[in-house]
Order: sequence, then C-alpha cells, then structure tokens
Amino acid sequence: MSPYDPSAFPPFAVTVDLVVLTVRHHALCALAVRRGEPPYQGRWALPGGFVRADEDLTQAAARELAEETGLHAQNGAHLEQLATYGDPHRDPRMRVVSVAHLVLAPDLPAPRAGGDARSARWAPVGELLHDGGPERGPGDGSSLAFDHDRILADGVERARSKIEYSSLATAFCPPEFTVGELRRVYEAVWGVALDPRNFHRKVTGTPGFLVPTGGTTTRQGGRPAQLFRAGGAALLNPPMLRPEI
Amino acid sequence: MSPYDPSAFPPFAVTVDLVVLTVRHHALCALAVRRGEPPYQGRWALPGGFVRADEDLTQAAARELAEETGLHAQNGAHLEQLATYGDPHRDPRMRVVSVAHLVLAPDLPAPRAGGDARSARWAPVGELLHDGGPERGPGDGSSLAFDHDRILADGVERARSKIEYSSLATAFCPPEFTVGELRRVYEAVWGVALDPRNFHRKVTGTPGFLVPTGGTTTRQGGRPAQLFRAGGAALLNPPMLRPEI
DNA sequence: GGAATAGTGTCTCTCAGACATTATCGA
DNA sequence: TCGATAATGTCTGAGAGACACTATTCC
Repeated sequence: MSPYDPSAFPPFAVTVDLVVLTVRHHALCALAVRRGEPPYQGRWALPGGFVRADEDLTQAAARELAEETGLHAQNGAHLEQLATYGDPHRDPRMRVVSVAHLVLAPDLPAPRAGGDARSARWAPVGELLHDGGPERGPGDGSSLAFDHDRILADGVERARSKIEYSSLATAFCPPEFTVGELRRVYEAVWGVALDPRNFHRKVTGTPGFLVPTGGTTTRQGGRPAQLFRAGGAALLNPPMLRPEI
Repeated sequence: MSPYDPSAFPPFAVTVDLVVLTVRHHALCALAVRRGEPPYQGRWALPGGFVRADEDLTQAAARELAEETGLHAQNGAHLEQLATYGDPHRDPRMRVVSVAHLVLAPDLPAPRAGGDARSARWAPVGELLHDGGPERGPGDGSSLAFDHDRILADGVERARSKIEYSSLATAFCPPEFTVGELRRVYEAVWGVALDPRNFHRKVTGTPGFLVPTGGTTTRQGGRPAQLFRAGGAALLNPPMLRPEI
C-alpha cells in the first residue's frame, strides 16, 4: 500500500442521494424531485445533496431527508446506507462520489420541496423504472437523471429482499396497524398476491414481530381488525418467504 | 435540494479499504498490513489506498487487491462493495471517506507487501476482533488502525450472512473441490460444526450449486471424494441454514 | 486390520402452501 | 340482507435435523 500523501490526493465531492420508498394506493412509490438547473434540467432525480465538512454520512442523509420531506428518521421511518456510486463520469461537471441511502417511510402527506408541489412527487417505482410498458425505455427522457435509475433499482431490490428476513415492512406502516395493512405492504413491495390466511398465521406466529395493542379498527371496512405495533425483533426467524416469480 | 455549487463543495479524499477473507487451517482469516507511517504507525490495518482521479471504485479496489496480494478478481476470487465509512474524525489528518470492499479468496500463498513478509499477514478474524479472550480489548494496542475493526466486523458479518443464500462459499475454494472441503469452509466461516451427511445431501441436492467434474481426489485422506466445480447459480434456493447459536 | 474420510438411507418434526368456514362490521 | 374484511382450522408435501450404516483409500 502506498503511503498517504495528504498534499497529493485527488479531490472529490461527496454527496448523499436518497431512495425514499413508501406504499401509497397499493403501490410501491419513490420520492422524486425535479431538477431546476443543468445538467439534466427538468428531469426527475432522487433527492440528495452535498455532505458538509463536519457531518457524518448518516447525519447528512438524515438532514437531507428532513429538508425534503419534513420526515425525521426517528419517527417510524427507517434509514440505512445503501451503496456508493463513484463512476468517474457519473456527473459531467466534476468527480462526485455519492453515498446512496435507503429510507422506508409510512404513507406521508404530500411531499414538499421548498413548498413547490410540482417539483417533488411520489412516483410508482414501476413507472420510474420503465416497467410500465413497452412504449418507454431508457434514454427517452423518462428515465431519472445521472445514474439514479440504477440507484433506485438497487434500493428497491434491497427493500424487497430485506422485508423477507427482517421486520422492516413495519416501517411502511403507521405506528399501529392491522395484519391486513401489513399484508398489503408486502403485496405492494413484492408485487404479488399473498394468501391472507397463511399470512396471518405466519406473522402472528413469528416471535417478536408483532405486539397486539388491544385496540381494533374498522378503517378498512368489514369486521374490526386487531391493531398491532412492531415488536422488538429486528430479524425474522424463520423468514417471510417471497413467492417465486 | 440545494443546487450544486461546484465552486463551494467541501473537498474529500476517497479511499478504498479491503476486507480480504480466506479460510486457512480451518479458520477464517483476514489480510492485515502493518502501517509504516503515522498515524497508527506500527499498527495492523486493512489494506487500501486512494482512489485515483480516473478510476471507478471497483477498479480501485481491484487494483489495490492486485498490488497487495497479486490476486486478480477474475481468478476465482469474489469482489463486492461492502459499505462506506465517513465519520469526520476517522482519519486525524483530513476528511477521508473510505469505500470498503469485501474479497473472498481461496487459500493463497503467503501474502506479499512490497516483498516484506513481516508487513502483511493472514490473521484469524477471531484474534483481530478480540474474540480470543478476556485479556484483550479495544484500545489496548491490539486493535486495528482507524475504524478498521468495525469495517472488518461488518465484512465478516456480510460473508457469514451471504454464504447462507448465495453460492459464494465456493469463492473460498480452489477451482475443483470436494463436498468435505466446502463443508469445512462453512464450518470455518460460521464457527460451527455441521453434520456431514445432511450437508452432503443439501449441497448436492440444491440445483445449480455444484457441478461434478467426474474426477476424484484423495488429498484429504480416506475414501476418494468426488470433485466439483461451482455451478452457475448465484442464489441458493432453498438457502443453507446457519445453525442457531 | 485400523484409522480416516466419503457417500447413502431412514425417521420425525416443523412449516409453507392450498383451501373452507365462521365472525363482525357498514350500507 | 348483502358485501366487505377478519380470524381460525385442516390437510398435505417439502425439507431440515438427528442418527446408523456401508464404501474406499492409506498406513
């Protein structure tokens, strides 16, 4: 290993980008902001910004999250580092390394971006990732700015994988939720239909996953459903199984 | 999101650090190099170095790997990004963000570091992470430089977790290997004993995991064992199950 | 023959998947 | 009463864990 030479290291800009996911209207949605300046002016992008000289990467991500959504990572939302993207040409102006973070949040009020609703929106990830139909494709102007398509795809795949073996699906739910609401989260994130009976048996039988609050709700219509809070367990054992294809 | 201001971003140094793991003598070992200059002069550290101005993060990791071990990522070794560490004070001299990478390699010849064997070694991760006994602890001079203890711990946990649901355990083996050799890899990485009969049934019954070469070997002594190559499957379904505790 | 490792077989219990029925609300 | 959702129960097959036996080599 060559020794450090503090006077001769190449300077980088370091940013954080956020993949903020939520479940709205039975669909997995990501937060997108419209770029107001070049490059990629007018295109949708993931929210993000520079890491400041005195803050940690996680702090920077939490600060950007609060600035973009008003959401604080301690209020039920989950924040974790996703991956780092550093292709030399990912930003045409300078060398930028971006540390992407993944946020899982309950369904929120309309996003805000400096108060301008047209510059921020929740978009179904299927639309953003061009799964919506054959008429769309990369490079036709509908894809996200920079390499944010890939970052978003990586974040979605992380979320889909992680709700299998962790209790993170509860991060998409309000503080108290029903088994049916939790099932609809799994169905939206995975894009599959799950058997309500097997799902109910599974989640209520996994130790530490759900804690009954004693209350009930009829907000979904039909018979009143028991309310639960997230249990303390971080890892599910045995895991939830994602149906094949 | 505040717009880019190319003239006013805080400059960072970006490095790659490597968690290079292998299985030697029935133990999971990591590559450590001795630091030749301050800070932490004389202490063991993970190999690594600066990312150059024109190279991608993965390229930088592969280059450092080749410089430290002579190992090329295409020769059976596995290289993937691990996580990024950017605490403002992780390096006392300047703001350094390190993108850690994880390498899984077969048992190699003795490491080299500029030809000086005393400045690089394979160390059992149990020793490096102070699991060896109560007489050792953080801060007593036996821990790694910078935040490399944590990086190593994260890399080891990634490896332990990933061989459950992927075929990556074969990256610790030579191109042709026996079921028993693969079992000893799992035993070393997880630190547990596995039932040879159930293990054999499991790995040979998982589609795409192992491909018989037709050859046999007696290098382990005893009855000749069939030789296998890694199959094409990247993900194991159903996964290998790590015994509890 | 003895020691070592390789390979196969059997039993049981857990659990996921498929499926039916009853319960309790609002309109 | 109807239509919605919630909750519980039964059956079956796949598979993991525990365990016994045979096979083939080198000494």
